[in-house]
Order: sequence, then C-alpha cells, then structure tokens
Amino acid sequence: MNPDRPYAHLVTRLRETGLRPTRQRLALAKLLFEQGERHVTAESLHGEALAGSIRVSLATVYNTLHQFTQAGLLRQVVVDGARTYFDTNTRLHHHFFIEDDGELVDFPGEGVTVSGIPETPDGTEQTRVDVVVRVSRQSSAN
Amino acid sequence: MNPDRPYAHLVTRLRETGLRPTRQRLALAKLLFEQGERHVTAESLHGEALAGSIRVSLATVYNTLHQFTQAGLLRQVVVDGARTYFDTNTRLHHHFFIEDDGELVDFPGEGVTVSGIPETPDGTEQTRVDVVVRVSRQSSAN
DNA sequence: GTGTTTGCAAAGTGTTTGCAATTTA
DNA sequence: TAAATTGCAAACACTTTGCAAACAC
Repeated sequence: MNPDRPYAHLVTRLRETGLRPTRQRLALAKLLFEQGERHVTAESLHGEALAGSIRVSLATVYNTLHQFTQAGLLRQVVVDGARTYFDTNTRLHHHFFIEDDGELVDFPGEGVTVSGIPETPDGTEQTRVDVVVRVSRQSSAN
Repeated sequence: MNPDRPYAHLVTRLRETGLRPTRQRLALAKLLFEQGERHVTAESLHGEALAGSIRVSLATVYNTLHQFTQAGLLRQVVVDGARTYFDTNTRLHHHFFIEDDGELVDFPGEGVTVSGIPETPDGTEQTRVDVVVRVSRQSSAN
C-alpha cells in the first residue's frame, strides 16, 4: 500500500494494455495476480477488496474484470450459468467444476486431446474447445 | 388440439414420471418432443406457446422445464451464462456453441474421446464430461 | 373433495448503464 | 485542463417465489 512503490510491474502491465493504473485497478490487479492462479467472481473479488480495506464499487469491479479480460489478462469461464467466473490463468487449460459448491479447479490443457469432433457447422470456424469435467463430492453414504 | 385425443403417448410419458398431464404440460411437451431434437430457453418456449395460442404463464414454463429436467426428459445445458438452455436430446452428446448468436448445435458423443484428463480433485468423483466447441461465423472480410 | 397445478405479481439474482464528481496525465 | 475513471443508484434480464384460484383425479 506504499504509494511510493506501487507495484511497478503491475503499473507497467496495466500501461501496456492502455489502462491507466488507477488506485482501484492496481489494488484489484494485486489481488488477482499476486497470489498464484485463481478464479474469482465479481462479488468474491469485491468482497476481498472490502476485506482488505480497499474502497471500490462493485460496478468498478465489473468494469475492471471486463477490461482485464479484453486485455488478455483474464479469461472468462462459463460453467454455472448463475455467475460469471474469471480465471487468472490465461494459458490453455480446462476445468473441473465441483457441482456441490460451484468451485472451479484448473487442469492443464497440454496433455488433453479431444478426438472425434465432427466438422463445424456450415460457415463457422472453430474458436476453442472447452472441456468441463463435472465432479461431485463422494459421500460415503452413497 | 382435439381434447378427445390428447396425444396418448405424451399423456403416458408424463404419467410415468408422476406428473399430471395438465393442459399446459401437454402443450409444452408437444412443442418440445413432437418435432425432433431441439434446444429451447424458457422464453423461446413461452413465445412458441403464445404463438400457438396456448395460454401458459412464463412461470409455468420455468416450472415445467425444471420438472421435465428432473424427470430426465430434458437436459439442462450451460454455455452462455446469460440464459439457460434445455435440450430435448438427453443422450450422450456435446455441443457446438455459435458465439455470434448464442445458438447451440448438438453433435453425438459416441465418437468423441477426451484423453489426458488428470485425476479428479480429492474426494470427488467424475459426473460427466462436457465438451463445448466454440465456433464463430467466418467473415470473408477477416 | 383433496391435493396438485397454475397464473399473477412481487421479489431476487447477477450484471449493466447514465451521469455527475473525481482522478490521472 | 482535457480525457479517463469512478461510484452511485437506477435499470436490466432472467429466474424464483408466495399464494389464491382453477384443475385433475
């Protein structure tokens, strides 16, 4: 939080994407990128910010997440319908989706092969293949 | 629409699942199951019903879609985050998702193999593997 | 008749937007 | 100071809910 040394690398990273390194964006970037790979929702990140005494509005969190996504710093993940997840891992990978609690877990995409996909519909080209492995917690009672 | 011959097989199908074959449920079942495999949203189905002069409320459409899903007559598909799709194809299959217009296209699951999935997270077991092949319309301008 | 189902309108989520006030360069 | 960004509150889209009236058996 020292304003004299405000995470130079994050400042640079934001500048490179054409986003002004504002207090809010820096704070969110710090939460997002300074603790390994993670999955957040707008609300979870907003909660973290507030918990860390970072004053930022939910609207700004949404804006920032979308701007970061557009800049290639985040990847948007759709699994659950209800909420939108953002993933700080932008490399090729897929997801386990733990149905019981809506948690996401990455797994690397390098070793994964999907074979047997038919031709894409007329006039379309393949953008990406997403694999979601849905899992549920084993209950010994089952 | 002849009340004297109200689609006996649909009536039976509903009865088997423990759902009373009400006018609304029969009408929706007819729209859903009498014209091949399809993907609907609550709103699209509601629109169809109204267009076909079937008086049914949106709330009932939602209820019915969920009841049918629970009964195994439909499958819920998550791809787009904004809306929930229901698929009358309950067999093993995957989806093309046409990003430009949010349209879904099925492809059969039999020929598809996903290899290289690591072990599921601790204490969980695999429920299902969903493959979404995202495609976009080719523009000659691109 | 009795329990189920429906429809309405209201409430609930998660997300987006308009705009004045603030901040950045 | 000019342009970008923020925060608020209101608006949104989609979905769920509570409850009285209508319906199925």
